[in-house]
Amino acid sequence: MMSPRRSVHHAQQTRHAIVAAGVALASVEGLAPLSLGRLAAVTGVSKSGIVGHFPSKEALQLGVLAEAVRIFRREITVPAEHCQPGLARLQAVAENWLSYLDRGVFPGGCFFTNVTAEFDGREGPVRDAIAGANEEWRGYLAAEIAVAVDRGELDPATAADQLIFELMGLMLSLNHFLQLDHDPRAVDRARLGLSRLLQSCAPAPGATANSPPG
Amino acid sequence: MMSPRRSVHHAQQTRHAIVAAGVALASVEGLAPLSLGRLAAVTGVSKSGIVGHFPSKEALQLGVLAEAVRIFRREITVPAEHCQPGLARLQAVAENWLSYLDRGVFPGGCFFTNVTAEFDGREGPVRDAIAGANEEWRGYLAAEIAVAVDRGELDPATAADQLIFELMGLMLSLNHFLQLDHDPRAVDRARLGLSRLLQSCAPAPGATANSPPG
DNA sequence: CCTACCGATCGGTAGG
DNA sequence: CCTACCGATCGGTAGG
Repeated sequence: MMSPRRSVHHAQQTRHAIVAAGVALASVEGLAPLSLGRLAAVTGVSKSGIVGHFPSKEALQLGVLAEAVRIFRREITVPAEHCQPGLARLQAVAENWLSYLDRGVFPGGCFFTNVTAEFDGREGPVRDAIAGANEEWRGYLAAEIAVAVDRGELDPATAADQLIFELMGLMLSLNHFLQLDHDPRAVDRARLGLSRLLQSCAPAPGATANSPPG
Repeated sequence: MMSPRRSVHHAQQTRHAIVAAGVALASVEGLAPLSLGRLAAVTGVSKSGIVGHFPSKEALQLGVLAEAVRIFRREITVPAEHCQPGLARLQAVAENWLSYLDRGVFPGGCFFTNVTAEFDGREGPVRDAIAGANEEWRGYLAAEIAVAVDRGELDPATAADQLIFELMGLMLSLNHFLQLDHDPRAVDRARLGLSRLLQSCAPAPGATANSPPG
């Protein structure tokens, strides 16, 4: 007897084709101008086929955003999991981030930079989901900074909010210059800024790590 | 006899009302979703009244962008003209920039950050005009940095491209955090980063200015 | 500057 | 998942 497995799998494939096309379109043009019609044309699915997976445009935008989050994690944080938590992992995610922008993982540059600029002046669930993705990312950085301080790899006086603010600035600037000028020297400028920034938070010479005695 | 002055003046007022409304709308939602119909509704002018001033949507976008450039100059560079060229003027434009974002001169944050993110992956005259506005701004910063180096206010080894990259990063980050969190502490973080950045380019103690002998 | 209109596309629904 | 269709809005034109 026929199991429904094949058609379920096929539906999942269709759904993934839709969000993948949506991510590519939205990274270049934004989440707002995403349209059912264009996505239907690009994927070969009918408009009502799209609606079958995403009952509203808003649901589609949220689905596309969730896929972008998956890709970001796959490119940035997952490959850094094998690193020691703290400074080493912080440096790894920073380098992964440079590489992610340099390689053009999303055709329009950093997906989150683009949609944050697009939606930060609006209201609603899409704006909230974008803000949540940003908060998750800052929380990740804050946690690794805290570990690095605790391990004595960063100065105990390190102001995490300030460090995150400046880290974000380097990454936003890299995305800005790469997308506008396509000048690969921007990657080296971001790397240099990053290196100086972390150096400025280095522990005072002779300071000892906050590790258990023994 | 009736001169045409009055109607010409009225037409200029109408034109200004259109671009002013366009700047407000575009700073929040972007230049792409600007529509003749909504602008007509907001200004009370008919759609064909809009078309009379801007024969195409593209012309409207370019007109709105030009008005935003005027406002940016009025807020940032013009008030710094009374400062000594070089480091003093650089610090003045930086402070004006902080204030411009802090005061929310454009309702959606930095107009240029928003439309650059929106159009940097597209092609055409609007993208080119946005890139030109960015180039003009960088050129302004580069010129003041060069003067500051020449006057001995910044270290002769200062890498202007690197300094501009990091300055832009602080401003992009400020816009990002202000728009996303509405947290005024971001302004202090940008100011602190700015101060450290310029300090890192300070001339070595005892170095003399490159001024003519006498 | 206006009204009236054009074909195209929008998000979404009906019915199957 | 499909075709066919809905009212609304898009950029732009005709005619005055």
